[in-house]
Amino acid sequence: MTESEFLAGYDPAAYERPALAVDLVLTGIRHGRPAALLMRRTQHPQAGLWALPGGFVGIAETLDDAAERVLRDKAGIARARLEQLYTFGAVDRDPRMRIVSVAYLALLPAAAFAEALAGGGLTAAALVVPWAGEAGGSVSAVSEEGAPLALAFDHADILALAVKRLRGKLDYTDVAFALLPEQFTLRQLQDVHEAVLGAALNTSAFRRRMRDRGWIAPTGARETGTAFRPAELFRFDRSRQS
Amino acid sequence: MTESEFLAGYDPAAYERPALAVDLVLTGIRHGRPAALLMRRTQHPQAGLWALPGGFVGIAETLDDAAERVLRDKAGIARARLEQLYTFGAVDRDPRMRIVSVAYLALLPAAAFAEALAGGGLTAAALVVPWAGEAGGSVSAVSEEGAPLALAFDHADILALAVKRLRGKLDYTDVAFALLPEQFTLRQLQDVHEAVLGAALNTSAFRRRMRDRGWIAPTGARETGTAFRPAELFRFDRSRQS
DNA sequence: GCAATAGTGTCTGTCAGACAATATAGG
DNA sequence: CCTATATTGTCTGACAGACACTATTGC
Repeated sequence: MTESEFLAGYDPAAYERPALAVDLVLTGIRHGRPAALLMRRTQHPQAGLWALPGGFVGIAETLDDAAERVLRDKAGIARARLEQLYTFGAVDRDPRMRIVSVAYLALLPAAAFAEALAGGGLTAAALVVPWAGEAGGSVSAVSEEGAPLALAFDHADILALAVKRLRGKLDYTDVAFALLPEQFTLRQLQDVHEAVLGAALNTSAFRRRMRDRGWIAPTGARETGTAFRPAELFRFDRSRQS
Repeated sequence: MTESEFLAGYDPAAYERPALAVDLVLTGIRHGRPAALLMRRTQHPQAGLWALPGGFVGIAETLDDAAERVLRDKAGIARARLEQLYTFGAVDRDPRMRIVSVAYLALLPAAAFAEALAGGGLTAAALVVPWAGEAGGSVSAVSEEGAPLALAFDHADILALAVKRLRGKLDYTDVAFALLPEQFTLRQLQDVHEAVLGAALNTSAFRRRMRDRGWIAPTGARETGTAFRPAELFRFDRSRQS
């Protein structure tokens, strides 16, 4: 039997399969805190609760493509840095049926975050992270007016992991730059780091570290419209990233 | 319509679904190098090539449970530290049909690795990692006799990611201890680190760092049967892990 | 005592935190 | 000049690499 003969006789429907979905944690920094965009569920199950934008994976669609499609169709965002986070496979995580979900982290600069929010359909949720000494622990979502948002399914776990991953990768990858506009000041970069870490950083040490690392290049331009000394504008220098 | 009425009318079979599998990277240290256990494929597709042990995820089985089942049934290992690695979802990664695979990293102490190998059915593959300056890059598998082993599907990518993850987590998590027996000497611990990193480490600095971290506790016992000064035996102190 | 490896002490360079000092915009 | 923030300089402590030195076992 050749390989193609074997394949012709193969029955792909022999066993019952879990459904496969992607869920997106659309992350940005709002008011000095990490935030995510959530949808209010209007349909059963768990109508009224808040959920991550998600969708099923098509039979001829890669996971990354499915995540991009959800980004486009449900959040109206054309492009963003997407990164696979973890795959959640508890048997009863969705009451409809067995759904295994591949969670993605999407990193949005403030402008893209605000634009998606203005498009309607999505609500900004500040992520409240109890400082459980680095461990990550649980995360709760709070509306911009301060009201707690009850999360659907296991989406609280997904958010908790997203924050943990963001923290872990902040210092040795370029994630912070994906949360900033093309040009930014060192103060803005430090603000992003501080928001994600939930802690203040030493300014001179931070500046020194960032400049020595060689990932940022001065643009020569400066901020405008400040009532004080304007800061120098930098851009992320992708060419020197490891 | 109540939630239970909604669920009763829900059709779970509306769309065609990808199949879902788990693949295990059974990792250990052999002859001072990172190694993995592979199976030779006897059936189409890709008969004759070398593959990671894997299996489909049951409809009422969590991903972790599926990984444990494969560990037990295909490798004959009762327990090991298992950790989800990444989910691979290229559309054409398997010629039989659309299969999305959740890759797991299993960490085996030398004795468990050797025992699984002695059980037959599995072959030890040394993982040859071109030192592409930290980036990870591609990994090739070589038999213990030095013959290259051609890998099936996208399993070379999975192995490459496994090595990269192992390197990344080596210094700030307890992965190294999962590759060692219950009691070990500091030299053995350093050997594991050096094998994974593929580089020599400074002995006194390594010892100092490991002891200062507080993750290891002296057992009071010492090695026996050496022709030279016997080293002190330590054990991993889980209670002081962050 | 010899060989071989375990284990320690100490010098040095690198780097982060602390904090004082200087620079520069608008008013 | 004043205020507010940007930006730099410098002291100091923590820590890793280098390497010489001491300890302990079997033979």
